Amino acid sequence: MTGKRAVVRTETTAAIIRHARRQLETRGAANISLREIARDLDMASSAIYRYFESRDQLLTVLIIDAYSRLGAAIEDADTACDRDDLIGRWTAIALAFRDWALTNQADYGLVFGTPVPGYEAPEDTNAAGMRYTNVVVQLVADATARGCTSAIEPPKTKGLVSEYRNVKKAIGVNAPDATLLAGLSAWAAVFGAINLEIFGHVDIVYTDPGVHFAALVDMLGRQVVGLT
Amino acid sequence: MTGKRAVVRTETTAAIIRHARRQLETRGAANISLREIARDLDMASSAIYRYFESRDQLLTVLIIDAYSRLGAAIEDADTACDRDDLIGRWTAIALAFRDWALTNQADYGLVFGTPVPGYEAPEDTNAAGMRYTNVVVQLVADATARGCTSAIEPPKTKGLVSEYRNVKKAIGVNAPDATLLAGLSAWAAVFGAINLEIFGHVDIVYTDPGVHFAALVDMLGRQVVGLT
DNA sequence: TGTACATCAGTGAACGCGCGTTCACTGATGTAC
DNA sequence: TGTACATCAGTGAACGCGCGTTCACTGATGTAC
Repeated sequence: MTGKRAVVRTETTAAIIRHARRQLETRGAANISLREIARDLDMASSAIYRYFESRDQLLTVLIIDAYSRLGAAIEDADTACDRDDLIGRWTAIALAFRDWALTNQADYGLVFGTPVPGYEAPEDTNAAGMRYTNVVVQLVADATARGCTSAIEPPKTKGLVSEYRNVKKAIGVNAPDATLLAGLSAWAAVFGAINLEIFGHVDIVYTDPGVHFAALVDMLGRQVVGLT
Repeated sequence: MTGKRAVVRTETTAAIIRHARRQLETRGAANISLREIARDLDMASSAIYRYFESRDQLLTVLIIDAYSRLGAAIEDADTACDRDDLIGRWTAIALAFRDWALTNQADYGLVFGTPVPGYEAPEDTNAAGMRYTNVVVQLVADATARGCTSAIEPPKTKGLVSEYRNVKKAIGVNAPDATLLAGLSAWAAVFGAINLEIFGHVDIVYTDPGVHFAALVDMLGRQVVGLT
């Protein structure tokens, strides 16, 4: 067991994934070419099928891989902070998200961009996507437990109370509606800002998008979510 | 002039675009097929070249088309409101954006999703993209002129003052930094929330995403940007 | 330690398909006199 | 109003390319006795 054959197998599998990820940038997720990967690896195109049963399955592995690297990055950023330093954790998480997105643009596009037409993501990908989400959810839970309160007041939108009851059940956190709305807004803003930056919609506006982003994150954490 | 030939020409051009847009959904922007369009239109594939000089140029037209339909939708929403009803205008704009995105998912993906690899967007597309942006920018300008002030306070992030000076120059609006940061956050949150919804990242969380979205927009407008 | 057999990575040819783009051409529509 | 010519939409064949996937096969690595 873990003999020579197994070692080579993991190496080759990794090499295929590496080349596939490279192709994300040049060809796009919808056009990853098994034949080109095989060519780059100096093997027959049919040999790929000893490692992945189809192109779609390779895509699935790429997605799960991307999610779990993102998850690890966000977890690491969070774990490096003092548990009680809520604003520090929030900032670290948001900055780590942006960093990851900027240094892994192709992966970011794969998981957060336009869905690949014709590709049906299997269950496993959703599970992998929960990992980074859970870090944020946990932060909201900790903030609530430590008595942080948001200054914002949820509007009396029709059906909001029952909607948020469901949300709390879905994410498994029992926070006040104000905190929930504030947290969801803050996260949407962080995500939106990163998305706009990565996909090139703000090139003309910012000189250094990072400066604005840092201010945005700080403001959201302190003044919207009410972290300390 | 505007003879029979010209009429037929515009009709055929429109038909090509219509079929191309349909293909956005099924094939994705990167894989729009001129041959399939020609087949659907019962013409030789080479005939397409009497209307568009290349596949990329067709893509460009699609992008500009999408931007200008989005721009029109947002302008209409804004124009239907009393000029002094700032919160009403903000709400109308944000809801119109979401509506447009939901009913034109393929177009939304085309302009706001993963960039098409290998496609270099020409200048014209940027200009078309300014149309909806300008509506929001104008709202911020009006809010400033009418004395609306944001309750938030920009953090003392290094370089923020000079960065925002550039931003104000770029968008042509002279608003206080607080308003600018609040407005940019609010817009990022709206955009982020729509993006997450359209690309299917929140299916498990919300029962009715529209209820949360309405609350989000109202809260952002009143309590973050400080509109009245 | 050596032998017999099973496993499995990798091959190369083939199937059947699709694509964007060019080119010389036909024939109908439009224009100028 | 009619004729001669120019314009231009549309054709069909061709070029040169790429793709995912299957299949019968070889030969090296691993395993059981």
